[in-house]
Amino acid sequence: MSSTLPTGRPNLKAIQPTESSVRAPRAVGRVAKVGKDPATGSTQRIVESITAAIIGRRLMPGTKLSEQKIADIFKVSRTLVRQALNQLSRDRLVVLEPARGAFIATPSVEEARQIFEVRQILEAALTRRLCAVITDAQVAQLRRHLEDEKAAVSNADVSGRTRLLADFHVVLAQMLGNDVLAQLLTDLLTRSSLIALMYQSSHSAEASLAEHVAIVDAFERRDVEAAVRLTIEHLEHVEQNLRLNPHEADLALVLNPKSS
Amino acid sequence: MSSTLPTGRPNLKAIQPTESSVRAPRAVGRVAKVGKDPATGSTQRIVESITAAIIGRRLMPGTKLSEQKIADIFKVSRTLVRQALNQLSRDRLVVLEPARGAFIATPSVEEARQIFEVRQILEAALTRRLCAVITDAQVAQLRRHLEDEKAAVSNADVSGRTRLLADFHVVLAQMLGNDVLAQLLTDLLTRSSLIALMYQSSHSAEASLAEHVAIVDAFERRDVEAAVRLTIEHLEHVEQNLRLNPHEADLALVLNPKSS
DNA sequence: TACCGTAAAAGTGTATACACTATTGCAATC
DNA sequence: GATTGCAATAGTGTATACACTTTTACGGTA
Repeated sequence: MSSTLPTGRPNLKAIQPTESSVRAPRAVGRVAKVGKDPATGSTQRIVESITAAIIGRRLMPGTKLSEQKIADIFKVSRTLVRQALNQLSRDRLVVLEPARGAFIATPSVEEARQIFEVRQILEAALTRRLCAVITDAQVAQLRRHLEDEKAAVSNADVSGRTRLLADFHVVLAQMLGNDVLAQLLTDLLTRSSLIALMYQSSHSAEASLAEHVAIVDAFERRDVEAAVRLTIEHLEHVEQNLRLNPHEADLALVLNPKSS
Repeated sequence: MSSTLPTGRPNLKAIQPTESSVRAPRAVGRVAKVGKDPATGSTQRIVESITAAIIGRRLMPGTKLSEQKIADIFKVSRTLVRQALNQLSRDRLVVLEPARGAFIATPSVEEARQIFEVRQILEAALTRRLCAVITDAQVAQLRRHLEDEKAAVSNADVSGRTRLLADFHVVLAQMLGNDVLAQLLTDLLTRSSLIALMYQSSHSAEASLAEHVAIVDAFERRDVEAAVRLTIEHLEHVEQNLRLNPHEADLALVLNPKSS
């Protein structure tokens, strides 16, 4: 049953409220709560659940996100769902078609190319600058992060693996102390995850992890040129392993919604 | 009356609906229109008006944006205003304080530094890549853009001048054919405009124009190193002329809302 | 049977209603 | 006279109601 999803629309149950968030059923008699705790947090919770569902491969590109269905799942009104969808639209994870609804974005090959070009620009410069100022403690922190990645790669935890592999790049930005850059990279990495999902990346998690290790090694040696070169190559590998099968992925996605 | 607005708050009339947008009063008897023309365009119109008001220096940092007042001005419900404010919040032009309202952002010196660091990374790489592939036609297009800039600088048109000077950088990104990069730069430039406003940039429009001309000259000679160097220096000049008077600007802004 | 037009159903777009929070003004107290 | 507590007001947060558009389903016609 759940494996028969491929053709038709995957059911939206994939975005169940995040584990811990079901906490308070809270007799929704009429007007629920205006909790103080999650400051405007309901919307954020929805955004994060959907984002997690996308990078966790539980929601496929092209899937329609019906406002009422999502509202029912999260037990909120359409108002908050619309806020969440608008936010996701700004992040380019969903596209809003006027009077038709919201759909998980289906990034084009060209868009993928552009995103990786920008990532290469940003991350190469980031590596170059960070390598000049990185501390031993930060290198140790990176080592610890690599351990987490290794653990996640060992497990079959797709969602956590994807997140940790992406986080590696964000951590670098944070070490440089540039939050603007970190935020930009976070957005680009989320979009990259969607792209990897769409074009069925053949770049194994193991390979990414190994390349991350090599980059940290270069950081430890303070070998700027090597670090930059490895960073660029890493991104090129990821991108190349995407484009190896563009038609195949395209077909699957184009046929998906219409196959019934 | 309107001038007695207690503290120093500029009245919100500064964001009058954009000139042409008043077109259809359309008997707002009860339910207005669900126009097909401006696909979800009311929200966008509000966003653009407020953005224009900010970079046009008609709205100062720290100003409170009351939902109802804006709704009255644009003759729409708070629903659309909230959408617009959420969008502006994502662009970092306004900050939303829970249960308190929306305010024009007041970027910190540190945030300004980070933004210019990212701009330098992006624009240096952009210049380097574009210089390698730019066509004569594109150089001519840049020349034409410089003419527009010159015209705007001659006039005292603050809003148009700011926009055109910023557009120069976006045009470069578009010439590279990377929309993702262009969009990123657009956001950063809008934030830069707010920063320039806040820290009362002493960098004259004439100086920026002259530096733009020098950059285009380098493009025409296909002199990559000069183009990159001039781009970096241009950004450094803009940033340095911001920081020359941080205390002065700080004071004016801190005292402004509290001065009563 | 295939096609087109039309009517019902579903879903989005905007406005409004209501609950709750923060602020303001005033009065009572120290 | 300054300060604290409380009531009234203004304003935000969420839900709901309603208008309009798109889609779907059905029946008539060639």
